[in-house]
Amino acid sequence: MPHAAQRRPLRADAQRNYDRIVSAARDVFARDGAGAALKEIARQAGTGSATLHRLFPSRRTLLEAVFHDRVEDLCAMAARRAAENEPGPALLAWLGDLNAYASASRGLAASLLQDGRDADLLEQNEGCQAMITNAVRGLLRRAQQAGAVRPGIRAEDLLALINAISLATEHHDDGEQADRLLDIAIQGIRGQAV
Amino acid sequence: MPHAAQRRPLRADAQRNYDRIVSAARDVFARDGAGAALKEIARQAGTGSATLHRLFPSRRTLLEAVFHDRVEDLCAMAARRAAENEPGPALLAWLGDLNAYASASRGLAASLLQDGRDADLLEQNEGCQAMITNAVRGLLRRAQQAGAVRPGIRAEDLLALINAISLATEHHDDGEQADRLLDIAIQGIRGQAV
DNA sequence: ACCTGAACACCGTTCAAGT
DNA sequence: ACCTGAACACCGTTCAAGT
Repeated sequence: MPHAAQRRPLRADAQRNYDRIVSAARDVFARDGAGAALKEIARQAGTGSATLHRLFPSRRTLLEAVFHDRVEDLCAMAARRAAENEPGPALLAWLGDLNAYASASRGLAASLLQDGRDADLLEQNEGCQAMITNAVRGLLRRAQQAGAVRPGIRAEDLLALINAISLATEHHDDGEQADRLLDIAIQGIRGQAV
Repeated sequence: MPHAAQRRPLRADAQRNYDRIVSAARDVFARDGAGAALKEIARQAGTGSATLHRLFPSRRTLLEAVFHDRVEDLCAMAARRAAENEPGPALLAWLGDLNAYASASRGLAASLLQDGRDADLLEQNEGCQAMITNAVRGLLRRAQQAGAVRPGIRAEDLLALINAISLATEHHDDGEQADRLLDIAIQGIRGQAV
C-alpha cells in the first residue's frame, strides 16, 4: 500500500493505474536503472503511455513516488542516529546509512538528489530532496557546533558527495569500492578529534 | 591536426571522414554532453551514420579519439608535478589538475574513466583509461612511500573519486561546488602531516 | 575499400477519439 | 474525468546498393 500524498483524491480507476505504475516502476528501475524506458513501465503496468505521462509529468516525479517511503525511513534513521550518538558520530554514521541505501538501490536514489530544480516540487516542501536536505542539515549543524566537522562544509556538499559516489560506482563489479570512497570522504569531513 | 594512432593507415577519403567526425564530435559533445546523439554528430560531420559506426564501433571509441590529446597533456603534467614537487604535494596538485580539466569539459572526461571494460581497448595499452591510470599510479606510489597519503588508498579509488565529483557536479550552476568537493576529498586522502 | 541513405526496432510525448 | 492507441519526431544500428 503506497503512501497517500495526493493533491486531491483520484478517481478509483485513476488510483488503480497510479498504484500499478509505481509498482511496475519499482521493478523496472531496479532491473534497468534510473534511465529505464518509461514506455516499458507503462507496458508492464498494463496502462497506456499517455496515462503514465499525465499521472507523472516527469521521470523525476515517478522516481519520487517510487522512493518516497524509503526516503522517509532514512530521515527517521537520522533522528535515531541523533538521539543515540554524539553529534559527530551521528552525522558520520548516517552518511554511512545513506551510502548503503544509495548503493543498494543501484544509485537510483542519486537521481533524486540531483539538481532538484523542479519548480512545483520545491514549492511544496515534500519532495525527497527537501526531506533529505533537512535531515542532513540538522545532523550537520549539531556536529559543527561540537567541532566534530571541518569548518566550511555545507549540507548540499555532503549530499552531492554521497550522490557522486553512488553514481560513479553504480556500474561496478567491485562492490566494496563505494565503501572505500565513503571512507575517504568521511576522513575529509571530520575534524581533528572525533 | 589530430593524432595518428591508427592500426593501419586509412584510405585518403576515410581519413578525411575520420577527422571530420572527430571534429564534429568535439563540438557536439561540448554542447550536448557525453550522451549526445551520434546521428547528430554524423550529420554535422557531413557523413552517413554507418560511416561513423564503422570508424568508431562504440561511443567510447569516439570519446577516446576526442579526448586523447588532452589526456596526453594531463599525463605530461603528472610528470612535471612529480619533477617539481615533493611526492605528497605532487599527487594532490595533480588531482587538482585532473579535477579542473574534468570540470571544464563538463564531466566528459569522466565518461572515459568509467568501467574501462572495453576488451580490445585494454589489450592495446593505449586507451585514455590506461594512460591516466599509469600516471596516477606513479604519483601515488611515491606519495605513499613518503607517508604523505593514508594507507589503503588505491589508484582506481582516486580516479573514481574525481570521476564521481565531476559527474555529480556536471549539471550544476554552482561552479565552485566541484572545488569544495575536491577539497573534502583531498583532506580525506592526505596523511597526518604533508 | 569505402561510402551512402533507407530500413528496422525502438524511444518520449502528444492528441484525437472513445467510455 | 479519465483512458487508450495511433501518430510524430526522434534515436542507434544495420544492410543493400552504389562508386
